[in-house]
Amino acid sequence: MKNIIELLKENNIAPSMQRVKILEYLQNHKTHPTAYMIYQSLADEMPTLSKTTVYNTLKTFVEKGILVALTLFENEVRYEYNTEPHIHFKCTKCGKIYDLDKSFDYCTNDLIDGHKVLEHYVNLKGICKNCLVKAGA
Amino acid sequence: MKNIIELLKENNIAPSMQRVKILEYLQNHKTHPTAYMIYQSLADEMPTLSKTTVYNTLKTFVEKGILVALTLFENEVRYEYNTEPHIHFKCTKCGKIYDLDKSFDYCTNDLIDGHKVLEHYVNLKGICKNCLVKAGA
DNA sequence: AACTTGTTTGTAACGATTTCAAATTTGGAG
DNA sequence: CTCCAAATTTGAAATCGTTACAAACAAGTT
Ligand SMILES: [Mn+2]
Ligand SMILES: [Mn+2]
Ligand SMILES: [Zn+2]
Ligand SMILES: [Zn+2]
Repeated sequence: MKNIIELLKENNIAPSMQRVKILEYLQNHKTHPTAYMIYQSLADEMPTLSKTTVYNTLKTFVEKGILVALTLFENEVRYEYNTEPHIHFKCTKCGKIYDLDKSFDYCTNDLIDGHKVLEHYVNLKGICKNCLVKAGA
Repeated sequence: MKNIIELLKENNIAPSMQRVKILEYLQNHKTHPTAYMIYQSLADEMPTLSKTTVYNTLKTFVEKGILVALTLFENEVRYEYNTEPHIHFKCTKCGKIYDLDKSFDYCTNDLIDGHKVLEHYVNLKGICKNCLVKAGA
């Protein structure tokens, strides 16, 4: 768990209270939250927090590469702390989004049909192991 | 190119003018258009066409499995005629979306980490071959 | 013709996001 | 420390894609 204030300074972002809290939230909640989810979670301890600040801050973090923005399945952007490339699996029962290892081999091939592939987004859907157990019972 | 009126009747959808035109458009334009793009393209020859009709019609077609709805990279739903499963590549220069063959082998594996995988969405991003040529010149 | 049903339409509402300008906070220079 | 310019935050309004809704329309049945 990297020191948040240091991380912000390294990226030439002033470590304001709201920026620290937002990044801290992403570090502690690996749930791919939307901007609004983050806003709601922080609203209690920061009653004057503005939704705009959350959006602005997330945008800044993504521009600096601290976070990544994902368009997974629905029409809303989700954010996560920028880690190793990985793929996503969404359970259609419980809605939970899981991180999976990126271990498929066409991925190493960066030229397909003559197009230069720079980014891969692999999104899977199905029933997660927890829901499988419940259904089997 | 399947007869559109027959196709609609097979699916118990009355082949109204607007439904035929919308499906015809999707059959002739393999560009993964949004609802609004379809609306705009048809607005000339059907001046009274309503955006709502386009949305309703697309929804019906997706429900019947005639079309598939895709959330590719941005926050807008794109539609395409339902064909073989394939993956998508978006050029970040020209914005064009290409269809690519689905030929990666983890795809055959329907159980990952204990989760049952039912649907795969693979979206690639990069520079398409046309734009590569232009840039190289 | 009067009813029934399905279809289309336009407007209003919606949720996620952006724009904008005003208010606040901050970090230096003096 | 005080003052000020720059950065940051805020809330309201605007925008964008989409959906809800109810009225208007079309077509078929009695
Ligand atoms: Mn993830
Ligand atoms: Mn396609
Ligand atoms: Zn589940
Ligand atoms: Zn291109």
